[in-house]
Amino acid sequence: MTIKEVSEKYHISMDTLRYYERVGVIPKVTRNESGIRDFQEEDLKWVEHAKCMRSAGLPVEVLIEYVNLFQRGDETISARLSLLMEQRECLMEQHHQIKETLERIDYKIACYQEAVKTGKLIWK
Amino acid sequence: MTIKEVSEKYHISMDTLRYYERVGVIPKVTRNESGIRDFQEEDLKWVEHAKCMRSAGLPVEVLIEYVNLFQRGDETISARLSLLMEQRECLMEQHHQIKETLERIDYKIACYQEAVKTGKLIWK
DNA sequence: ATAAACCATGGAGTGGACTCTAAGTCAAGT
DNA sequence: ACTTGACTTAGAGTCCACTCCATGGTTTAT
Repeated sequence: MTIKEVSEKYHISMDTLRYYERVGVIPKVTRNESGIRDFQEEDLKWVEHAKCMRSAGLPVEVLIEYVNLFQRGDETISARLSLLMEQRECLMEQHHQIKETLERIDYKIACYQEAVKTGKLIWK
Repeated sequence: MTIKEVSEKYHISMDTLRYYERVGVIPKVTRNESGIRDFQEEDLKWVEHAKCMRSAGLPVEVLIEYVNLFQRGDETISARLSLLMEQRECLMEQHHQIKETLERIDYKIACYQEAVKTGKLIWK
């Protein structure tokens, strides 16, 4: 699969894909004889991984660390585990924070909808 | 309340508080005769608002827009309503995305825990 | 009354995550 | 043979959200 096809499939720009490979967010991508990227199943799995993690806000640096550990093989399993558990904590906190903000926004929306209907704005 | 006290109360740096006022994430803060900020109840409400919204990831620009609308008074109520509804959509999407990522991470954690116990890593 | 601590401003600097540009390589079509 | 278009790299540029800095005013304690 060419970089263009991958870009279209995952809605990630070609520049970003190259950037991810360059800094190590994904491992080195398979190339053909002339040095052009030809993404294999395995490479796509990593793209998907990167996309998922980044869209939840995990820092690029953390993904790089994960890939590094992964490439060092089985001796890093417990390190990978603790990295994941750490990130899990952050995400749960973030998840909770968004929920709180949603509640706040929902309350405001209710007030404004009431105001639009009755012309009276109650509480800010 | 001085800027330092506000900073400590909300865990927002004094620089960030000044920045928020400067760009309009919060309205102009009450000052004493010599021009020094003296946060009132109302000002604190805005700080809290800014903190909550920012920690969920709403862009600074959106908060500025909201404050602008707010200061233009009741004629902007429906504009504020639609701004909030738009942001609500984004947050719900983000909330969902994080949930998905958490599930993915939880699965990996389970695999790695199994690997640590049994020495066998199943699936990636 | 003078030092120490706190506050102010405008503007420059930083870090993260891309995003763009220039210059070059390569394969396919006419 | 030559143009076209997709690919390559290294490196510069951009955007966002702070964060730091220099310089100077104000308040408080001794």
